[in-house]
Amino acid sequence: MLRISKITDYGTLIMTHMAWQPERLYSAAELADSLGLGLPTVSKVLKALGRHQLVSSLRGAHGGYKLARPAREITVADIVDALEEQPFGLTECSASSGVCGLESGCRIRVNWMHINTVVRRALEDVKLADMIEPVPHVVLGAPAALPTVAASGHGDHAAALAANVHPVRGPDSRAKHPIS
Amino acid sequence: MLRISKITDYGTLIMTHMAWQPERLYSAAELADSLGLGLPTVSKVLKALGRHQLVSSLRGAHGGYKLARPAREITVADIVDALEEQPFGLTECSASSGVCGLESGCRIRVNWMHINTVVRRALEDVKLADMIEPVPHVVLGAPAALPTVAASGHGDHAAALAANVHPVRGPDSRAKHPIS
DNA sequence: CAATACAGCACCGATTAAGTACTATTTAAC
DNA sequence: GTTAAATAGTACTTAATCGGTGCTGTATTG
Repeated sequence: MLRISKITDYGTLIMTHMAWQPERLYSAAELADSLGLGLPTVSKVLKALGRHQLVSSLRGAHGGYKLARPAREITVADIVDALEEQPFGLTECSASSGVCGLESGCRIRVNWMHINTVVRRALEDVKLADMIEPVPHVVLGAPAALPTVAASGHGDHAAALAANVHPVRGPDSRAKHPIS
Repeated sequence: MLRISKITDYGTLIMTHMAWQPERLYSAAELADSLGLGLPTVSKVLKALGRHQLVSSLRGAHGGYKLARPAREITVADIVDALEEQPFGLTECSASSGVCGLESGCRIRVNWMHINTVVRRALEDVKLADMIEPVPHVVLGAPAALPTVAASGHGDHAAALAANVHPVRGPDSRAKHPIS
């Protein structure tokens, strides 16, 4: 369903937060606190980001994390790559049987790869710096409103803020971020 | 992980198959047989497609399904919409706490919506007809090769074909079609 | 040497998707 | 008119994956 995982969402959140003061050292605990996320979760994300050289870490007392590169040179695609273990690969036509060999020579795959490429490009076009200073609409393909794209979510943020200070771990904690 | 669900994958398969002879009536059993999928699964997909007016159905003996519209007028986005119950909506910044109100006014969301829009466009640009007659590269944004996009899958199709005639329901039947 | 903070690993719980089964309804053929 | 074929709908079961947590180890500072 083309959804984005929570972890990746957290990743963009954390990275964006750090991009405000790129030279500062943020400890995992501090980030967890400012963002209202669980410390273990934040740790996990930061570790993954560190393994992919998106953040650099300093161990020991007064250690912490900071961006490894300027925010201009980090793309959303980088974050996705770091946080999703499954490699960026397109759908096989279908796992099951031999349509490919039978009739179409699997042009379906070719088309899925094109779609995939476009998605990838979209992810690469948005830099972390754009997350702070909003992107001019021109950067991305579609400028104005698209028909069936829902305004989506965010209506309950105020409520969430009022209700609890720490991670919402209730029955409502499922991912509500589908892309499709 | 921005992956596409199996059901949607099946949907494109089935629709593409039917697009070869748009006027013919295909029974669910026949489609299941030719595509090597389980009959219940194919049924499920076709019913969903029917509910969204992508295929029209004829009940009773000698009934079956056919495309409800010309292949030119059916997009991949249509299929995705029909087969994914979760509405096309973008990620909230993060489900947990109040970053939005705190510092960024949630520009992150704006950017995710842009990305979402681009993805949506990519899906709308590919018509079912393109799946048979391959799309000219120009139609989609990125013409040539993109760096980190893996060639992905399809290597085991021959093996799958040789090994079994019916749905691969083994331990290997998990989705291998991540987009990311 | 003690306290702080990252690194890596392994585990557990819960949500969700995938597939299946059963029953009802409709239409064609005999 | 009855039977057979085929779709329509619903509910259920199972399995895989994600999200989250805890523990142990290592490095650095004071």
